[in-house]
Amino acid sequence: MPTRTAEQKRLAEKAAYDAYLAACPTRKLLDEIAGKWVSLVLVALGDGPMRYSDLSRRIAGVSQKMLTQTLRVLERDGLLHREVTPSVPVRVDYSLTPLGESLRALMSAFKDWAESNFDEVSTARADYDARTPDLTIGPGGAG
Amino acid sequence: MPTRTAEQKRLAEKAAYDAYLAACPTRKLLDEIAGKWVSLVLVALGDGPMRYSDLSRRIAGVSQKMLTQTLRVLERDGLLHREVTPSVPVRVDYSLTPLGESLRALMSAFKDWAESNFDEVSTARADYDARTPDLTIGPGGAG
DNA sequence: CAGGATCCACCAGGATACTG
DNA sequence: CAGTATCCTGGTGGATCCTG
Repeated sequence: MPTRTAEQKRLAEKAAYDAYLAACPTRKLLDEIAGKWVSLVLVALGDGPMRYSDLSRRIAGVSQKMLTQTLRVLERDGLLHREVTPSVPVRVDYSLTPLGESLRALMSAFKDWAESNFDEVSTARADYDARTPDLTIGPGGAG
Repeated sequence: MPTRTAEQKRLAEKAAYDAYLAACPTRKLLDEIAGKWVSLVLVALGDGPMRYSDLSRRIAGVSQKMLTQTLRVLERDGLLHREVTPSVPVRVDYSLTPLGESLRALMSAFKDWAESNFDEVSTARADYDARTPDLTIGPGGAG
């Protein structure tokens, strides 16, 4: 089956590309900060060290799982420091490392771009939506 | 039930936070570029205009759905321009708009950071993994 | 050639309950 | 207080078929 082989070849190429993506530092960073909470933790910690519960309140709608997971990942990547104080009720403080601070700074540049070009994008969207027929608008009945 | 009310209050706060996130330009941009293919399309188009099939080959492991979807979103946001040539086999060329180019430049800064700090992150990870007991290592069994 | 429509797998993310 | 463990859902990303 030559056609089958061609399919296999395509899949192999894809797998190779996927591996390439997985190895790409930029992609890894992208995947990392893509999480809903990463940026929030970063900026929150930008104000200085915070305890777990402080972060939890500051960030509001975050579950323990997500907050903990986010903190773990960032800690593992050396972006933030975790300091445990073995008090009676255990106390844990989180703070940005220089590396984490540099990422936070990068996010600022990012934020700056987003805010600067926000209405340009909005305008483009409105324009695009105006040009598009009536997709997704569906005025008609129950169907 | 006061406790129930407290729960409701928490959820309300969370919803508000979620709305805040949805409205945040930075988050929108983040969600936008977080996709696996956005950055690739951007850099590919950085070399100049390309046809749909060119992009498809260049990016390799991308499905039509994902490529089309990515292109649509970027077009809608005014990041790239779509030009249709009503030939016999329809020809469609994509190119970066100035806005798209600026985003691509931003991604470069991003990439620069990632590559510059890649081994620092790697080191941190290795160090972290070395400190962690034997979670996920699971020596036993066929797993 | 370029893309629409559809069905499906996977996993990020979240709710909940429990622990030290 | 600061997590851990588990179950569940929704949306993203993908395979496949079909069209103009």
